[in-house]
Amino acid sequence: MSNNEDLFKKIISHSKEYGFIFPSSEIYDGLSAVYDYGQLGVELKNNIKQYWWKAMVQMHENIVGIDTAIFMHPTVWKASGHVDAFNDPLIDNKDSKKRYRADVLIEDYIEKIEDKIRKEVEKAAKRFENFDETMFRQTNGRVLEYQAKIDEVNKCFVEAMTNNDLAAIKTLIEDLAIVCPVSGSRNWTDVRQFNLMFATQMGSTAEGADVVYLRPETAQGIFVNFLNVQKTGRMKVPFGIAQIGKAFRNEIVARQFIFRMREFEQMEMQFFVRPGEELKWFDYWKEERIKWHQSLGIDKNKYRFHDHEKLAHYANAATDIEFEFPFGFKELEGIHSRTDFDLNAHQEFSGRKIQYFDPELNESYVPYVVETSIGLDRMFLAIVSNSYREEQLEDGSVRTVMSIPPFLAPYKVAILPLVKKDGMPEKAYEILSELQEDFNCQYDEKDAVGRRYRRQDAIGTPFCITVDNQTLEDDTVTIRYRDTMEQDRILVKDINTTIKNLLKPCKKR
RNA sequence: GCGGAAAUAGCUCAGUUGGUAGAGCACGACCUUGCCAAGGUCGGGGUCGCGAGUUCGAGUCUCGUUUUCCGCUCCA
Repeated sequence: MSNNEDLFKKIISHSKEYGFIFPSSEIYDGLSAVYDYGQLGVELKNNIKQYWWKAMVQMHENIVGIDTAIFMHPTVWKASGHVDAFNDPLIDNKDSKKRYRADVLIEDYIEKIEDKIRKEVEKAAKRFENFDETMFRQTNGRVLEYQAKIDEVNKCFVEAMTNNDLAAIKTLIEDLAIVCPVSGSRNWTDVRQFNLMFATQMGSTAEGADVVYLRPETAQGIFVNFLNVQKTGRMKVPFGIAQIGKAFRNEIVARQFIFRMREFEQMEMQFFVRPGEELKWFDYWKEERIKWHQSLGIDKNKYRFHDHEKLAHYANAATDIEFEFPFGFKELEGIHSRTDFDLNAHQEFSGRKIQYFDPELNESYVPYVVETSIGLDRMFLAIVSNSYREEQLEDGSVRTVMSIPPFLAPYKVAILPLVKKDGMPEKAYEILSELQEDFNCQYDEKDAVGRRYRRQDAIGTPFCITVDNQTLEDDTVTIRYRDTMEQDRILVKDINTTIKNLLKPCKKR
């Protein structure tokens, strides 16, 4: 494990050293779990996006893409369930290290007192023949005492909850001497509000401002545009809508480099199908997505499916594609059969009919949805951590190389004059300006050529073109391959097609 | 959030019982060499994560804090 820890640290440090990833606002000590993509990182990231988009949108005539806003109407998040599910005040017991919903602790406490009242009532009912419960509740001293306590607690509780006064909730828990059911101790942390969603205000004046959220997932932008796209694009079920975009989650613990960030990017596709056919399509997309991953040429054993046994309330089938990161197998992509939950919810909350008229069945229905959702940053980390290698060479030296799949590499080719004289730089520049049309290129004439090769290895450039004396005589260059370090001599006029052929991804089928 | 570890130049690190910051690599210029990284000369770059405290004096000791990694916790 410490080996992997070591590897992970090296990857993080390599990412920074060569300009893939920087901590955000680093000169101000950084911002927790927020990162910037550097000059190489942005190239790799863009290439991943492009490769995904091509596979999902361009290669499927029944899938189209959109790009929706990060801000959405607040009701969207009520409909989706995000507002309710992530607004709880939480408290930890320091001894048992268990976390509880603070409001539930108090409700449980009230419940206990109510139990006591019930018991009193039961006892009394047995004792008296003509028992009048209402009368009893109003006159029995002990019951009145309990009821007063409940009323008092309730008053404080409701007031604290309405004012969102977390300190008051904590005080209440302390005053009531509520203990942790596990440890039995009263050693509590402060009450904290864990809301998954970042909230901000829209509108420039404080009074007139409305709370809006930064979207915690991109999927809702697709759902609310279902009719727009379906009608204007004349889409017929089954069809899909794809989107790449930022999402924001106020994670309690955000860690492991770019694996879990507070601001992250998703690549999602929602596939709308006939009710009853969703599980067939779920299997289809499971298959299709794993093929996409395997087309990157990464070791198959680094991937596995993890089927969900406990399903979210909206899903009737769900699986994760997990990848073996240096810190173990972790979720990389989710494939979920979301049923008609989302479209139904939006239909209900918006009061608009969100249905599809199926001409073949001659009926209207709310389509079912199969979702594929992959974390772009996680995909980036998967590729980087899988590519990073320290090779022991025959001469005993160590070579650091990033074996990024060539078609995703930030730079495709480096043009290197063997020496900085005899017209070689000029010839190299000539070739560079030719290749720049088609590929992201680097030019380097500093230091010994061997060292320049190694520099390109370290940033994952798959090909180096070297201009030497022979080039000036017969218009040939050497092409050097990153992964094997071997070289071929090819004609200058063939460079372009040679590289293009070498940049094709592994065949999907 | 709790516990552990760490933070000195872009990177990897050294820095003695407290005495005003160093190396290698990287970077820039020039010279030299020329097909798998470490030739020469010169040069730029650090308020030692930040803030207090102790001290005549703090990179070094104490406390706090921030960030990162690990374990737990959490995780639609």
